[in-house]
Amino acid sequence: MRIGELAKQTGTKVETIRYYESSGLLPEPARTQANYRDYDLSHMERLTFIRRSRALGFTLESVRELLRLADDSEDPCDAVDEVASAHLVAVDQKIADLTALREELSLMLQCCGDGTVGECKIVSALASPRLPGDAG
Amino acid sequence: MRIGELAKQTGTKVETIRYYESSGLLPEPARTQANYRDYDLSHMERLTFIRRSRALGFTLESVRELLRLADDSEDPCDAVDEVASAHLVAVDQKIADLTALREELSLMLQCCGDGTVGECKIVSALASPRLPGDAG
DNA sequence: TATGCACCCTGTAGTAACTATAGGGTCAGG
DNA sequence: CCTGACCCTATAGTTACTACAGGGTGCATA
Repeated sequence: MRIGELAKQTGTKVETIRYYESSGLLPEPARTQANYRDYDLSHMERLTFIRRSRALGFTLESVRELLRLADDSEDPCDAVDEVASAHLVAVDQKIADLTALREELSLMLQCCGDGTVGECKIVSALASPRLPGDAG
Repeated sequence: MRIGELAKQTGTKVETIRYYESSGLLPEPARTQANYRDYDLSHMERLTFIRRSRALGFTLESVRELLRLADDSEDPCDAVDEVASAHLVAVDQKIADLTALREELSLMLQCCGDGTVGECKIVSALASPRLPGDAG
């Protein structure tokens, strides 16, 4: 299978596939006589794993580790569980941060009347280190 | 005020302040005889505005626009409101995306027993393009 | 006077995870 | 023979900083 075909099958850009190869995430495939990359099923499975992990927010560094762990199929899967659990914690933290930020933003927007920039509460809220009335 | 002092006052790194200047967000300050940057109150206010906006998740490009809009204090503040509202929508979207991702991740983790990597449901979930039992 | 130290300067390169471009080669159809 | 779709490598761009390298300034101290 050529790179364009693999790209279509997995919903990945051609350049991204080459990038994964250069980063050591995807093994170098065989080459045709024309020096085209020639992929097989194992490449497709590995790329699917990578894309799925990325879609779930794992960094490439974590994907690299997950792949390494997944390669030893007789090892206990504690380590896999640990990587994924740590990621869940990080995602929860990010959601919490964004939610707090969202509240501040929303409060700020509610204060905007239909006046001029000079009177605008958004502008003055941004100009002060903390939102007026904000604890902490 | 020298750059180190401004950095301390606003909780910004010295390099970041210079970066904002080179990006055109912060006007070039006067220089002392020793060629040190010499800041006044207006710089501190502008930097505070930038940092507050960044903390609320605005991109530097948006900050640039907000600053431009805020500079004409007699204009109506509709445009400011629009930039901030658009950002709120984007933040809401990001929270929704992360929350969906969090659910998938959590489901996946619940399936992990204490077996080997070969049997691990996390590994097989990552290897399939969609989570088994996932709609869509 | 020398020297050490904290501070400042410019300019450049590194980070994450791609994406885009330049400049070229391969191959099937018309 | 030519066009167009595909492939190749190598390099630079993106965001918002951060971290050097290599050097200058200015004050206090030995």
